[in-house]
Amino acid sequence: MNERALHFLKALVERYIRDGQPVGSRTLAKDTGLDLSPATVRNVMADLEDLGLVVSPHTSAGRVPTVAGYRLFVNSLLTWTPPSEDDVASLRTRFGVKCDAKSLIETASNLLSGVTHLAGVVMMPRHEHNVFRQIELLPLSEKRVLAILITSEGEVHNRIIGTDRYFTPSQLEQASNYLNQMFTGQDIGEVRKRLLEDLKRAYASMDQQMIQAAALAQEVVAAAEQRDDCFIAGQTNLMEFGELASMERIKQLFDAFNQKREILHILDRCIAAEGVQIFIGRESGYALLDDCSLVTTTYRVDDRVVGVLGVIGPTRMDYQRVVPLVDVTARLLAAALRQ
Amino acid sequence: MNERALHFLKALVERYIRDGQPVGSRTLAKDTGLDLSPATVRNVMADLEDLGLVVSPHTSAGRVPTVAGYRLFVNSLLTWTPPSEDDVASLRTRFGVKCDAKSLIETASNLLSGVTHLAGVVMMPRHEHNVFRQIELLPLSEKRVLAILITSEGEVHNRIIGTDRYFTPSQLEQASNYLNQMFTGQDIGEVRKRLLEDLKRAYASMDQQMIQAAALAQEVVAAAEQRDDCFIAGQTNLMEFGELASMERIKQLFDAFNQKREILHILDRCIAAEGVQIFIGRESGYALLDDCSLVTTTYRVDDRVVGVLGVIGPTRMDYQRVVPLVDVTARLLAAALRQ
DNA sequence: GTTAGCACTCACTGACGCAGAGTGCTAAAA
DNA sequence: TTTTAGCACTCTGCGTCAGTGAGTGCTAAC
Repeated sequence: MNERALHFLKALVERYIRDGQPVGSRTLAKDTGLDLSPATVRNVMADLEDLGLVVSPHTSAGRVPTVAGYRLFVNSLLTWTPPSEDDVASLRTRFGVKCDAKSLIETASNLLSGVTHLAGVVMMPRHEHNVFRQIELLPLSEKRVLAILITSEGEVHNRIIGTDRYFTPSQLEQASNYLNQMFTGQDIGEVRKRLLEDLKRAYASMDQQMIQAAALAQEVVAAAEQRDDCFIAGQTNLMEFGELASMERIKQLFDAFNQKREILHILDRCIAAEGVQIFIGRESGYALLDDCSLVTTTYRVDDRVVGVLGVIGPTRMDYQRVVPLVDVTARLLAAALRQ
Repeated sequence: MNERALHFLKALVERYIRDGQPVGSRTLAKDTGLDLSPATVRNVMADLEDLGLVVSPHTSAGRVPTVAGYRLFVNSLLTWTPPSEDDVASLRTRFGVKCDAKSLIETASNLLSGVTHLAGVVMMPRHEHNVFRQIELLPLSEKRVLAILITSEGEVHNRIIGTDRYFTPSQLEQASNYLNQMFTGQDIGEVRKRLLEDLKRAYASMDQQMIQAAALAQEVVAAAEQRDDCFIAGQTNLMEFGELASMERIKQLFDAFNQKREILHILDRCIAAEGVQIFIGRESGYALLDDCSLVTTTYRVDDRVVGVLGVIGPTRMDYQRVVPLVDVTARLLAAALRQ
């Protein structure tokens, strides 16, 4: 594999990323600045096509990179440069305000989509040690109780729970005191397990009071434990790209975004990997994202990976710019969460 | 204005709603069952066109209803029938689970979009008397405090607030005790006003402790007061309608949905009106919704209007079916909130 | 008031041709 | 051996053109 051929491939991919049109031999000959004739370029192109790095959509069109072409481009042909000072500065200021995890996640995905003009997606942080801090049970009406659970990370979960019987305020206070005494400082997962055991024991001993208290706590703890959620922003940016622009295609994509399930599944697979990951076209393994690329990276708090964030865009995205931006956003989000 | 002409108009609108194609005299002649020739129908059509109730897109096309045509159809030509038992039953069961206002709102908008195949939108309930019930201030880290406010409606608001100085847990407890004593049972709006006054007075007397406590409370109370929010579901349904199907058009619409501001503004205007409101085409006054219709109604808790809900779809929507569904959804939501 | 007849208009479709872009191949030049 | 010029060829895209079908408006007869 020729040095020059690689140079041509690089020029071709860059050109195609720029204007989205198949690139012909004449254009490419000018682009590279090597002062070669179009005919020569054609020969090289034919080689690249044999190698499966480019294709032409039809006989008399220019060439377009294949997935393998993009892959080679991204792996070996690109030198990553840090994002522009301006971009970093504007990101940094927007992360300035201290607030809760949820808002930070939302900010991050908005920033990602804003700065890349793609769709930004951020997973909620998953704290390995999510610690029970305090529970509060409040009477709301005849048969409804408001349960509030506060974890050590400052997350607040609340649920309204319908009950079979009426609880007096003092009964609820007693119950919450009991729960707080028992569980404060323990891992949420642990708490859930122990609550289930308690519930079993209480059933056995027919301790109505206990049953109810444990059942109430159970519900809100369950809510706190399943923290699988993500934010997606800037979906509409994807409508601007001609290659995705069939209405049907976009609808499927948006429906998937709304469901979130598939997206979460994909992100989940990235959490194990180190550093920035790039899935080009069908590499992601999801038919939905066939002509999309996904750039993700993990973010960490206290040196532990807690989540994934990234962007979704057409395969024809400006990797050179996008990848460093995703990387730096992850760092900034991590810093903001660490506070 | 002829009785028969109205009959024709009705048939025409119904037909157009069904297949979205301009309706010709031949088709209409068959549709009405009056056994008249196409020529006669043409005469009537010409009259309707003079009255501005229908137009033909071009010389040799059939007729399409104008906004005025739809308006007449909706106001005088339609008899509202209750929604099908099946629809109501499926709605009712989905509202069955008791939970907090936010989830109910979300459910409602999902149901609306699901059952009508349009975009569903629901405003958060606005309680006129949103009463301060309890505040909790918890230390989170060096200079961050978690503030939790619970209102009488069982809504929980929490914010993480960055502070200039360190607070000991007991200081925070003292502050929250003070705030609870002062404000429990009072209207949130009132509380906010009084907090501002307190803050002023505290500044005058240089009471640092007070200043900080009031400032903390202030933030979370502010968050609780501005309850302007809404849920929009099923946006992608709108992509299925040919008449809105230019990508650019849809993008604008979706961007507006994401912004929410304009949508909230429109819904706000509906809150004063009684019963179901229908805005056809440009009647809404928003260029964005030019070829969309908006069907809204208010929902009430304890005989007080607290919010608005409805659907957004193309002008060519099945009003006969949609309007009763919006109506019944509002009732069901109200019932679910009342529990 | 209703209808038949007729001329007319307009969108849509498919055929045709043509220009433009780009290719592959071959043979000559470097 | 590599590069280039030349040439035939193949597509797409665009505009033109005629034919068809759907539908209209008008007029005159029923």
